[in-house]
Amino acid sequence: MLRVYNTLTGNKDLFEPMVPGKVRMYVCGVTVYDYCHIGHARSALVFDVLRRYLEYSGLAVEFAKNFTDVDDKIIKRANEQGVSCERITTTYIQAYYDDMDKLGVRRATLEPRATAHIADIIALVEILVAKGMAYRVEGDVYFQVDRYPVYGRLSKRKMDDLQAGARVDVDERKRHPMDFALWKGSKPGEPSWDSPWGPGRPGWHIECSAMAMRHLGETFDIHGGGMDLIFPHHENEIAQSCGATGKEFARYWVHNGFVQINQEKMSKSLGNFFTIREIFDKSEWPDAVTGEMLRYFLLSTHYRSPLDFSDQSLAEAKNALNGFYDLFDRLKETAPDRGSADLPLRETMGRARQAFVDAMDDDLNTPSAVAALQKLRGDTNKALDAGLSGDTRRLVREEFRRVGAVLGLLQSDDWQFKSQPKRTASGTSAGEKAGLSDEEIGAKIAARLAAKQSKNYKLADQLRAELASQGVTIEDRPDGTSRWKR
RNA sequence: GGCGCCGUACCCAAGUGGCUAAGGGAGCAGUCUGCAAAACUGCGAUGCGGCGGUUCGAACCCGCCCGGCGCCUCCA
Repeated sequence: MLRVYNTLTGNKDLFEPMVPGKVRMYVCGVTVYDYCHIGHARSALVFDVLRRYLEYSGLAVEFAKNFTDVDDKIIKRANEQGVSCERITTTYIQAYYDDMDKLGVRRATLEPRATAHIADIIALVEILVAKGMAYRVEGDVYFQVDRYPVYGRLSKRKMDDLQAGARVDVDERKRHPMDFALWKGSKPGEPSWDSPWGPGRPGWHIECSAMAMRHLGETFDIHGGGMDLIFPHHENEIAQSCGATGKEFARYWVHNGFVQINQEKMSKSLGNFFTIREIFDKSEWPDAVTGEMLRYFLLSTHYRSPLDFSDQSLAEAKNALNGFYDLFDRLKETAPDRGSADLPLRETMGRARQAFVDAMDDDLNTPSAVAALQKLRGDTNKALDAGLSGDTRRLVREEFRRVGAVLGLLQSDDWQFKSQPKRTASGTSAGEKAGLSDEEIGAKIAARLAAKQSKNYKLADQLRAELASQGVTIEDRPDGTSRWKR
């Protein structure tokens, strides 16, 4: 049984969906005004894996992830570039999909956009106004936090503490410094919709409440996002949603930790961020390989811990993955009908799967889950040395594929070993590697084999060196033939 | 000022009261190999930031200290 850390309770709670067999989850997506960075990748990946694991556990998952497509930053960006807001949001939604596809992040089952839910938003604000929990100031509508007595229960903050930290430029028209905008009257030139309070646009927090309720119901199971959303975003969502319905909003609140650069938070304001596409562009490996490297890297730390990004950590992920794909190559070799390690390995597979499930059940402990796969890799290599039948080889490869699918790893049939490295802009090491075709490599290997058979090791080594200079590595089999990889 | 997090070997990273402190990467040595590569075997923290305390027993609980970080403002 899965236990997840619930920010609301501060505990690892046993996860039990409201409706047996069915999970409804909502994750705060991105504001589409710029390219996504690795932090967005981490968040998307964490919830992608949560979703995959819930499905693996036999649950049907209804997964909503929104696009915030009306917002101050979008308006600002549109004005800077002299284009419409639609132009900006369309561009970056597409960029988001491109990036997420490369990372292997599956699409959510629902991807609502704020601008498509204005009526829901207005209806929700009207309820809050009618209940006396919101008030109008000119064209704006504010949520009145002191009308929601348990405000602060998610972030464990007291109203008094919050006052002390309130910003200098508090809007004097607000009744309480922490009151927040539900509806903003729009200035000329800004996107606007008609409302009972005049032309305007939604505040940031209200859209998530309205869309989550529209698609998942007033109460649903899981609500997720980055740690930084706990306050004020999710706190405000709770206040306005629970305020409006009188019911609990989300039951489990799940938050992922940050990606850091040199122990520091990565963020736009600090300017120390890497975009996802920048990482792919810089990589010397094909996109599929780079994507898996990134996934492995991002999952090798527990989702709530800070994670330091560096070229070295990516390279380590690559090396770790090479080990799996080396094994898969070995498993593809022709094999006898029976092997002495067949039965023991099948038992080992069962234990490995249990270890994997136990790790994932413990608040999505992906590092421990990956360790279980690594353990199985070692055991399988040993079994291979001892003797493994073709059937068992296929079986264990399928096991890696099935369990790896939960993490979105180990699915490839031609790792970088057999695909052409792409040329980098600089045309250096990786560019040179791209030289030889499979046929040319095959010819050189055949020539080397002939040289070996005639004990002309000098020529054989020369041919191997030529291949090596093109980035091709040879592995000789016991029977004298060779396999190769780039 | 308020709330909270982190500090485990060269690097990454699990473990949070009780057998020999997972796993990976890198390194070194060995087996195999014509030599390599891959694989396998072995080595690698008497120790878990420091000092005290609780306990039969602590990396795990408590206190203090040192170091680093986050939120309180848009932010995954």
